[in-house]
Amino acid sequence: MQLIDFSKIKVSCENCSLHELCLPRGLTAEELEKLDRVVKRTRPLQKGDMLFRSGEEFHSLYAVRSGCLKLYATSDLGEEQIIGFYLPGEIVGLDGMDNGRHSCTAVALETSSLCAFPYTHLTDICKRVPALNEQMFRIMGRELSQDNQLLLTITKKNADERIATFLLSLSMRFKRLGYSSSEYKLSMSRSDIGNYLGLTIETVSRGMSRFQKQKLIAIEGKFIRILDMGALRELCGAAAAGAKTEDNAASR
Amino acid sequence: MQLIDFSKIKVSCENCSLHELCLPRGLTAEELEKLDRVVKRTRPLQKGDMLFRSGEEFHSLYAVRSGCLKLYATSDLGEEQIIGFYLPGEIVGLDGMDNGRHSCTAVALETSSLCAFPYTHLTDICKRVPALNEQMFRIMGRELSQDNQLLLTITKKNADERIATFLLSLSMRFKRLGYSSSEYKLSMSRSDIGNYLGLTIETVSRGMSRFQKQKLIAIEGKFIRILDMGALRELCGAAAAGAKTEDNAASR
DNA sequence: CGTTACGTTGATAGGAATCAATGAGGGTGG
DNA sequence: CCACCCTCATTGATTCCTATCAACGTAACG
Repeated sequence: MQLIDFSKIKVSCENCSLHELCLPRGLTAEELEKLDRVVKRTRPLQKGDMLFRSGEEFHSLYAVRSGCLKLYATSDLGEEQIIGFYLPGEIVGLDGMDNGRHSCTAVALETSSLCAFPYTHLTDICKRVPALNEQMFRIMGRELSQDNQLLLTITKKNADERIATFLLSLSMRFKRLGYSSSEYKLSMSRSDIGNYLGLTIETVSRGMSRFQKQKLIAIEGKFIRILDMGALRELCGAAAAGAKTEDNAASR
Repeated sequence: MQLIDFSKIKVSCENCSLHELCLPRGLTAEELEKLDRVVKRTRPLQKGDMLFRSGEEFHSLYAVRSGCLKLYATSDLGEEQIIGFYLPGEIVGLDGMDNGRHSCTAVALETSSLCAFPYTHLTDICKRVPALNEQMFRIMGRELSQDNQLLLTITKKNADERIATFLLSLSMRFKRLGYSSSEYKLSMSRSDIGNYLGLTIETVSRGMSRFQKQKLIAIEGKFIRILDMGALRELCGAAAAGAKTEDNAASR
């Protein structure tokens, strides 16, 4: 028994506020309607709920409508590596497009609602709506670019720089969603942040404490207020800028 | 003036030996023909030549026919991060699908020949050939999975494990191509390997020397012979397996 | 045969992991 | 409603891995 029958809630892509950030971006009203016909809006996930897990059959892509999810890969040894965090308007599930099985696990970090796009239906529409197909390509391309960005961050930056980069990146994403860019709630734990950035929880905690001491940010548990955006931004790539100015093509 | 007019060389996807590893995988003869009509086979790249560079307009995907390329992203500070190495049958250029510009630079590590698939033509065909479209999705999905794998390797493994993982991964890829899996030539420098794995050149060199001392591999400059595949494989994930057996969900 | 890029090896130092202890919520059940 | 537990987070002390600095060896090339 459920108190709310979500199947009856009438939400269409067309009148969704995320419209221009999400999968339907750039589609005409007519094309949108086709997409709308296959979208499934399911019961919200509760914090900790899995959307899908590694190894499961891939059948849908999901657009986040509200909330936040983390996506992680699991190594042979059972270690987890968080690949990304997904905010409203972003698409989760691409990790299954390789071979028909999810290679990652997606977990809700807070109560989250999603739109499911069954893959077979989606590819069907793609055949008839080139704009959607290209949008799919773009979304996958963006995912790749983000992965590359993360790789750069992890291999080239030290702990503080990684943390600053992370905080700023979240800030920009919230801004894009119309929220405050200087004040937000971290829905992930310190441990998740560390895992994502290739650091331990202690290092993340120390880094954030240091930022607070330097009056770059204010921390209240999960709430972050950015006090000095400029300084934080400078920190993101400050290592080489400060120390070495410009040494050409150092191996790492 | 060129000694060989490559435009006259008649090679089709259909009779290409990489057929089943490459873009055309799974297409019917008829579909292949459509694809074949848009493929451009260009003059081979020489070692050091750039196929495209970051910021350039994206217009084609490329299949490697022979040789090897490296793909790297560049940070704001000019640091390079190698994203991947591309062997015959693999597709380079997906980094441009995000926003119409390449976010990475591709450089030949040795003389390499390529097939170019102009993007607009490719998407044209995709509209009419669903199998190709899905193949495109799969290829992008695979690229994503590989990125995730690399991330796991870099954040969760120590230097020796990363190097062992790299050597084995190459071994498997060569095997898939029909070459020896126990003996091959590294077309990339130690510095490239280090960059790719998030290590310095010295650490790579030391690791490989150690492997040689332990009789896991034999090194002759760029030539690698794998002497103890089993031990090497064990090394790939040995850290946790040896030391901690199974500690559940350590943050990193 | 000198020049240059690449690779190896050694010594040292530094940054982040690890170990350890304590503190702060947040939910549960008595 | 409070005491308890459990997870999450903070902070300190120590260790260890790998970067860095440095010197030398080697191969490729004109």
